Amino acid sequence: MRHKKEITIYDIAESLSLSSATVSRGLKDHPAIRKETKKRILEKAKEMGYRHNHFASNLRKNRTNTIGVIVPRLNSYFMSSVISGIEKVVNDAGYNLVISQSLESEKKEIVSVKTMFNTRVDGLLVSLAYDTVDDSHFKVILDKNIPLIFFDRVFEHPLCTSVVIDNYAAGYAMTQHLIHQGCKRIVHITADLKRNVYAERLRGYKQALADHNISYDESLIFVNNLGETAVLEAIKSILHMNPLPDGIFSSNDSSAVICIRELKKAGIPIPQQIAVGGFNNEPISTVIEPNLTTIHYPGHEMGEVCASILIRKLAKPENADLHRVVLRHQLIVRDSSLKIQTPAINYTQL
Amino acid sequence: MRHKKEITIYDIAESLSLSSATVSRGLKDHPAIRKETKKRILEKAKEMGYRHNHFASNLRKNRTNTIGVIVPRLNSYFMSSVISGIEKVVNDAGYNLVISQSLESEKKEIVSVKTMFNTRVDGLLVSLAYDTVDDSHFKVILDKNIPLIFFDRVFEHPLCTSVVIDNYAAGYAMTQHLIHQGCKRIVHITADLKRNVYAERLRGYKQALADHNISYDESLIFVNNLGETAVLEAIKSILHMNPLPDGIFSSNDSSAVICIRELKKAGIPIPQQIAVGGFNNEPISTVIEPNLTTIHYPGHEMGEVCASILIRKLAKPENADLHRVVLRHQLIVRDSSLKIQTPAINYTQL
DNA sequence: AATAATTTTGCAACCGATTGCATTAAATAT
DNA sequence: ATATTTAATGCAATCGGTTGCAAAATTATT
Repeated sequence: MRHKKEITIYDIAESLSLSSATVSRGLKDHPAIRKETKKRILEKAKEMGYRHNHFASNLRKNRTNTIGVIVPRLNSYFMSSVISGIEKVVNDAGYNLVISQSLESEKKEIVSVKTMFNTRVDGLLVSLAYDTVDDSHFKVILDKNIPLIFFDRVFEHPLCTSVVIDNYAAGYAMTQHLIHQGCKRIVHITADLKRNVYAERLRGYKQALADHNISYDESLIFVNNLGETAVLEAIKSILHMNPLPDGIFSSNDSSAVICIRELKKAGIPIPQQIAVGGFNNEPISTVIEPNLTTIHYPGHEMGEVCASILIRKLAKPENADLHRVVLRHQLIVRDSSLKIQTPAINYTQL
Repeated sequence: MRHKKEITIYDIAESLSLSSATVSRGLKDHPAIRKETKKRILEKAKEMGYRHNHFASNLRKNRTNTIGVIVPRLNSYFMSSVISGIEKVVNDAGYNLVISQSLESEKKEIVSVKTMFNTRVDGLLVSLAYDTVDDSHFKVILDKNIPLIFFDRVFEHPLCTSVVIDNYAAGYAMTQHLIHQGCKRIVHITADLKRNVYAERLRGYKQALADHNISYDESLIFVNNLGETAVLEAIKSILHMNPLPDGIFSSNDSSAVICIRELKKAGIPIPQQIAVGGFNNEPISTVIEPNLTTIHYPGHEMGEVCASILIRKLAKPENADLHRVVLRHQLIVRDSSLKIQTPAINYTQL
């Protein structure tokens, strides 16, 4: 036998000579139950080892108390932080969390959405895969009026809230910073421009160049998946450039770190010859030498905000429906880009 | 209205003039249903937009098809890998995953277990928090005969399978390696010895010393939470030692990396004066300079193995009940510990 | 004391899929 | 053609909590 017999409200009802309805109400503090009766019910429930059956309850209420999250990958510091933020809020509100990875593939994302749909999640939080082309697979979700919130990598959809940072401004800030450091030929390594985060950063990059009278050179833009292999290839091309670029703005920290490593390997001093900037402020950025200039990305907050908005909406569907929430980012200047001012004590320089 | 009307097997049954029982069976490929009928059911289901109601099904079957995972934290590469491995297996087997973080606190772990219990997970995978003292909070799980598998940080419990690496051997290997490099005063930084992983590594460390006629010096052992603050403190003490140690074996990579950073900051050449070894083979270990010698930890596999064992057990409770599975680890020697042989091309040396 | 108002509690019909057993239809044997 | 197997399908109870409405119990009002 797998399980011992479960205690149900009927058992409690019987042993107190009450009806199951009363027990059901007593258990969840319904106002129509006498205080004294409630207490008896609660005590008996504990005594008998009763535990609530979500399935019966969900079946009846037609709600699952479950929130779905679909992310490209779990294995980045950023994503872990987001999840951790979501988990906190969601747990406190008594919801369960179901997490699924799209592994950067639209195909798997479609399957995940379908699974979440069949799981009947009450709400869905999504950060898009690289190659997701359209939003048709979310139609089933929206058709059923299930709240859908995008974060970080978002679709602009009239019915969905999106939680982002201002990637345009961040891209601008990083580029401007590099320009201020004297860079004139800035390589930008980034990922699929279908994704807002990359497209926006590129737009910021372009605008910063324009504002400083530097002409945009498409051959300085590398679009790939930011994985190790791809970045190594990009670096190979870069090393063949003549003249070499004097700055690199890479769209995440791990790729920027690979750049630094490879450039150093090739004997190029960082930042003196090439200044490097990353994105996300992952822990790795303070390990690489020189420490990496980057954009701080508030992952934990992003998770908390997403989850809070969703839960507010679930609690009261008529709650103000935010269309777009923009969190604050921050340029963090470290040695990898400091061509001009050298910090007083700088042990990281070679 | 939150949801449009859901299609049920009754709707399908009615529109095909069949009984709900037949539809139910047809939908899941029951052998007693004629092929032709099955096809009609499947087609009609698709046409009407039917989706399976897990809650009704779970309620009836008294199973949740959900597996719970409780881990100390999500935000390490190792844990992400484990989760990713679990997710893969579990999804393929048609189970859902519910993840919860204990945040290294027994208190929160107890709550998580209770939640999982009430969620009625079919099985539970757990890696223990630092400060968990006893296993009494798992009693409810075991009493209900719910399979419980520990991984990485485990309890030895007669009713539970544990999936681990041989931490004793790994600790021994690392220590021996350092000794072979000429180290005689090896600091060991580790975490709560209530946890097998740390206790075992320490045991390996001690044995390696003994086998090489080096006496064990308790003042070289630092036990803390391996967080940044704690490691900085440890390093401060270490720098005051006289004589300095000539090796450090730290129980994870991120703490080892902090050590290297701080020691370099203090002007101590790594590995020449102090050789350093870490644990886990996180990506960060190839970013720090010099690259970190470490123990490879098969996170993804560990996740897959845990999940497979659990699912096998759920499928057939009488399936051989493994008590303990030990995965292969591997010492990965990199520059941070190489006092003797210097690799031919070594761009990472200062 | 009788009636009205209010507070508590119970009745019973859900929610939707599952499954043991009975029944009917089809296939095979006599 | 009739009896016997076998294959398909249906009946109806069940899982456990929820909730609108009715009924009973209690308290307040006249």
